[in-house]
Amino acid sequence: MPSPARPPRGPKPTRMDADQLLDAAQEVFGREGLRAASLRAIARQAGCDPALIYYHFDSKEAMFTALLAKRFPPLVEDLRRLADPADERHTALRLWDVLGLYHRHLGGDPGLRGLIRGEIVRGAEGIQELIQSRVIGAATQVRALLEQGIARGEVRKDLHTLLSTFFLLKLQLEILDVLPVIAPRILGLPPEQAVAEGERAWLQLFWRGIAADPTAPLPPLPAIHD
Amino acid sequence: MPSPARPPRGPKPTRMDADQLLDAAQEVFGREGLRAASLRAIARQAGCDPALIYYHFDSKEAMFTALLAKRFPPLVEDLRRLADPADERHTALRLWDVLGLYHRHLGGDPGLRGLIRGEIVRGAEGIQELIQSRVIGAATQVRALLEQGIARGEVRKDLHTLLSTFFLLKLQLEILDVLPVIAPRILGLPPEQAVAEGERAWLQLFWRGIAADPTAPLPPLPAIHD
DNA sequence: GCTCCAATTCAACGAATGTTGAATCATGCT
DNA sequence: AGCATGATTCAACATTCGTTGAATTGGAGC
Repeated sequence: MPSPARPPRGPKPTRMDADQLLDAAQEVFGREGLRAASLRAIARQAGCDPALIYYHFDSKEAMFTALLAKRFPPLVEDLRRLADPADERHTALRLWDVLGLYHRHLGGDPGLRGLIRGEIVRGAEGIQELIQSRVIGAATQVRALLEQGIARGEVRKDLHTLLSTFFLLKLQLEILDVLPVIAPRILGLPPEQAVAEGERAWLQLFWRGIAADPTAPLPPLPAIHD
Repeated sequence: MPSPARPPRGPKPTRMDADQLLDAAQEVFGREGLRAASLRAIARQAGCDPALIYYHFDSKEAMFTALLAKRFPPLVEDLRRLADPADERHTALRLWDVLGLYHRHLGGDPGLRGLIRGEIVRGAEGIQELIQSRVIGAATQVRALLEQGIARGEVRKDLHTLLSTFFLLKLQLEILDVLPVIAPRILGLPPEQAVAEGERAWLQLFWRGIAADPTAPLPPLPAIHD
């Protein structure tokens, strides 16, 4: 008799490398958070068996750290370029580019930001330190940019650059994360437009708050292209 | 022979009402998040059996909504008092009081903020809408306060009051939530002091960003007492 | 064509979870 | 004193989770 059509056991025609698994993991981690995301859900997203994950990674935690190691360096590298002291443009424009960078790297749907959200505060022991060091590495570049602004006389001298960096980046993450969800309800806008408007309003407020001369007009901000 | 000392089955000498269970739930929800918090952990925190929770509540979700229903109205009521149009004080001072209110209601350890964090974006269907409506109720009061500031000529006329309210409150939540955790590492400060300094710096930046005359000095801000 | 290896799946384990039904006790009312 | 009722616990259920070991197979190299 014909055997009850079992799917084949061995390797599929389309191989699956670690990167594809990481993409699926990012999707699910971003949706559910590290703890709530199940390996079975990740496997379903990737279209494979949960056990395959253990062929490529040691554990769920190892998968998470591998994801960080894959996604953070490009962001930090781009930030480093933006913080190049040779860049003579207006500081406000450079900060606008920082927001755009975060938008492109973390704004995607659903993106890394859902992944670093929450874990930084509530994450397990090792994870927490890991993420913090990554985030701090990124923030350092932005802080340097602010200090260049002070040296150029465009930013007020008495600014607390560390806290201001925290403000700028944290709120940009909130804009990317929360605004698309609540925009239809409180703004009556489609998600993308709400994010664009929020980013503009935020940089305008922030710049006025830190500028050496807050009455000087802000240079025109180009659209954030992603 | 003596029966192997079993703890008694029936009611304990100290009765446990729903409120005590909610306090324990808030502690654990704040620490772990809605999904990761287990009823067994809540019961351990309260010092009772998990099954007792089902005597007082229908389910874990019902417990969560009961917690919201208990903790949000007092916050909104206090905000409503702050937004009283008869309050003639400087708008910056009133906004400072708003931050103080959030500090007192949500800053405690661990407090409600850990509870609304994350669920607003990633929460399950019903939960998400529930929290959003509660949060919007609170934000409406703050927005009214900003609009009074415009009417009094203290706040710039072209301000987007809805987005600005979002900025003010969301960043205050981040200050309460994240700063205590990362302060020892990046600021070299004890948590409480980092929060106090962060709140001051944030209101100064925010006010400068929204003031009709950003060069006018900010009135002195009293300490936030909790 | 044979062999070997890398990639994949299956089936199961132990632990933890939300939830329930029955059992037990303390207390207040009559 | 007796009884009903409300408060509490116990033990178990089905489900899901992370993880593992063995089994299976496609393809590369010879």
